[in-house]
Amino acid sequence: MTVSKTAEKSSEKPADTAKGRKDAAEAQGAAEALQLGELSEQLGYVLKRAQLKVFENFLRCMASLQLTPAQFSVLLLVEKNPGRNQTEIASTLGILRPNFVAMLDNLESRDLCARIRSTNDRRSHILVLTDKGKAVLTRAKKLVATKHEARLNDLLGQANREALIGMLAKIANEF
Amino acid sequence: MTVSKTAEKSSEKPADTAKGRKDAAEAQGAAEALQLGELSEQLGYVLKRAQLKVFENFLRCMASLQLTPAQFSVLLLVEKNPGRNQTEIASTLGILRPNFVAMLDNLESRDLCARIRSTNDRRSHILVLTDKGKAVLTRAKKLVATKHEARLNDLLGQANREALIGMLAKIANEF
DNA sequence: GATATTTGATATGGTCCATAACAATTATCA
DNA sequence: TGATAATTGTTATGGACCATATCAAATATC
Repeated sequence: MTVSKTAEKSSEKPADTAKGRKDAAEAQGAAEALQLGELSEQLGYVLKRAQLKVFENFLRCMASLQLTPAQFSVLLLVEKNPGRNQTEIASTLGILRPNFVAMLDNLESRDLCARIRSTNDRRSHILVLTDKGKAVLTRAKKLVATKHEARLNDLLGQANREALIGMLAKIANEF
Repeated sequence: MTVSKTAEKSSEKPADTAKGRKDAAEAQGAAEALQLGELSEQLGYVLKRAQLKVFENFLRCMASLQLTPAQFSVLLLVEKNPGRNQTEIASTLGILRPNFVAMLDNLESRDLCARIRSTNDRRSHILVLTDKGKAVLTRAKKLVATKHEARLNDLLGQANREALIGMLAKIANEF
């Protein structure tokens, strides 16, 4: 599979509707499009490419809020599950605890969420959203809904969009 | 989003069908399942999780051949487009040329493909599969088809599988 | 109360992705 | 033609993300 974020720069060739274009182009060394072949039917390949495109678009939509997909998911989960500690939030997102520390440091330094020492278990840090964090998350949700997810409807239609999400969830859970 | 490869280790709790289980569990500190909430409807989140699962499965299926998704895609593309150079193969896979070097070093050291100095343009390295590379790719294709892609049919059915691939391709190309 | 476990944290290494720079070669074009 | 620009493969390097081992503090277990 192997798909990086660097999109091929659409080589910007002048439109050319003449026939026999291929041979002429080949003769003068112009770029010949490669055959993807079976690659375009490979689940992993097309899945990875789609994922990169979606993340790319997500980052553009959230540029004003400076939220990555990872950070957005943390804020969403903390909002939905107040009073949980770092281990719980991190593990349900598939983030390893050591790697979650720097991520929280970032969010906390931006005053989006806060760590609170639990009184029950003084080892734990309870996570909560700050007022600013709640406000930012609200704005983020709106941006995602109107600029990001809406694009899927434009592209696939409502019914297909739901079917797609359902199939991906099924793969994520049962594959 | 943020989903790592580390699956939550299915904490292996004994089955417990009693009612009022939640409160009891909470009282004694047993793990409470978190609410994913809107996260499970987020395109990027479910896409990333599905992609990780699929890659994970791919690696298991190809364990005997020691081929990563990236390496498999390179072999496929070289087979389908003989006589192309590194830049062409790398760019259509979205791999940056500097990062492609080590990848080719690996495949070449395992005698799966070879670099040949082009006679037309002595800067270029033409890429070809070795006999061993062709044999390995043939076996790899069979493994992917029977062990990997077949799983999708079992999970979604033929029609849904095709619809899924089509939608993902559309996202990859037009999103 | 001795031992084991959990929590947040640090250190560290691996992989992948991205940019700059370089020598060799080829293309451009004045 | 010859000077300059562009291309190809490559190296070096830094960043982001992922994974493991380890630690001190706090708690659980027996």
